Amino acid sequence: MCQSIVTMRLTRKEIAEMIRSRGYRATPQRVAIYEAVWRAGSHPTVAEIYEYATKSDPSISLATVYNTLHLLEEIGLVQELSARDGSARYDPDVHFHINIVCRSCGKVVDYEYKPLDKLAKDIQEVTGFGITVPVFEVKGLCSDCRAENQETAIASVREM
Amino acid sequence: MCQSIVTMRLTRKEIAEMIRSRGYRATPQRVAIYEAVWRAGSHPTVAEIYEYATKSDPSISLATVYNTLHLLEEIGLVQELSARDGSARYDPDVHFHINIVCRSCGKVVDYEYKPLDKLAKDIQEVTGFGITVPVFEVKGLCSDCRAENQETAIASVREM
DNA sequence: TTGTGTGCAAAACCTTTGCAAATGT
DNA sequence: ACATTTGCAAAGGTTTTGCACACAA
Repeated sequence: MCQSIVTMRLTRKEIAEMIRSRGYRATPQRVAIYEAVWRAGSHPTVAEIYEYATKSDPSISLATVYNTLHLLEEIGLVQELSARDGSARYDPDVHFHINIVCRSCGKVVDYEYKPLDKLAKDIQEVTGFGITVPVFEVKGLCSDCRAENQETAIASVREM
Repeated sequence: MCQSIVTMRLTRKEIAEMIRSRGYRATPQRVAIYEAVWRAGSHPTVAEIYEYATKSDPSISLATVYNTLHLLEEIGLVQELSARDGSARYDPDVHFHINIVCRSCGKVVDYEYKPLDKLAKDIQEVTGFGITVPVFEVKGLCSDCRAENQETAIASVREM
């Protein structure tokens, strides 16, 4: 089976080429930050990306991390997730999928849902919105946090 | 056809009762802020809610708006949207639907999608996430902003 | 060589917090 | 009456900005 280029990890050379082809300069910082989005854990926060990127080059500044993440989003290499708590999270997986975000601990898991292609097409027809961003998001409570909330609820009842 | 209680606008009395039934005090500020979420435009920002609420009671503070919005979300009367730009937006429509967010101008439109109920159930089975929050979100570009971007793109080409 | 990109520090912005005074029940 | 809630102002955290220097093309 064949994956689209945007769903697989790119080499440094490919990353650099992709950046140049859009008219931007392929600096080592930009390549390092793109790699950090892949490697700094699953759906890493800006802080995590910054921490990881500075491991390979301690001189990289936080401002450059922000600049570069915006650039990478602009050229379609990463996607900013929308959860509002704390620092932004980025997803280097830019094929159509659903991100399920725990509204208690912030954990994000991916969910495959085939009809997303057709849904995006229908949305465009009905609303005129072009779904340029292939990531859908839903908030919920992960099983860990649900267990915890259950305990808290019981504790509250006991207090009364 | 019958709407569920959470999809229709509640009276002041019903709002107050809902708040009290959850063990909280039904202050005039809370009622005014809930009304402001309905009336301050579609999917209003905190700033818009604050502005609208202070029209009916100029003494309401921004801190109270934040406190109250969190409370209203907690008891299921409103839903915080996730777009990260600027101040948070709130949706008083808490039945299952998709919010389509323009990533250029921030406009939000609602989209009905029947399979969301089953999708939420499937997600829970597969991932263990309880989808407590009935709002799904997708980012895209609204038709206005697409037209504008088109112009910008053409302008850029012309500049070269 | 030249204009783009970087790093630094300060500013801007949104949200939360602490506390005394006010108020709903 | 009394715990909860409010308003104010200050603090906190994240992101953006301005500018001199560095560097990719």
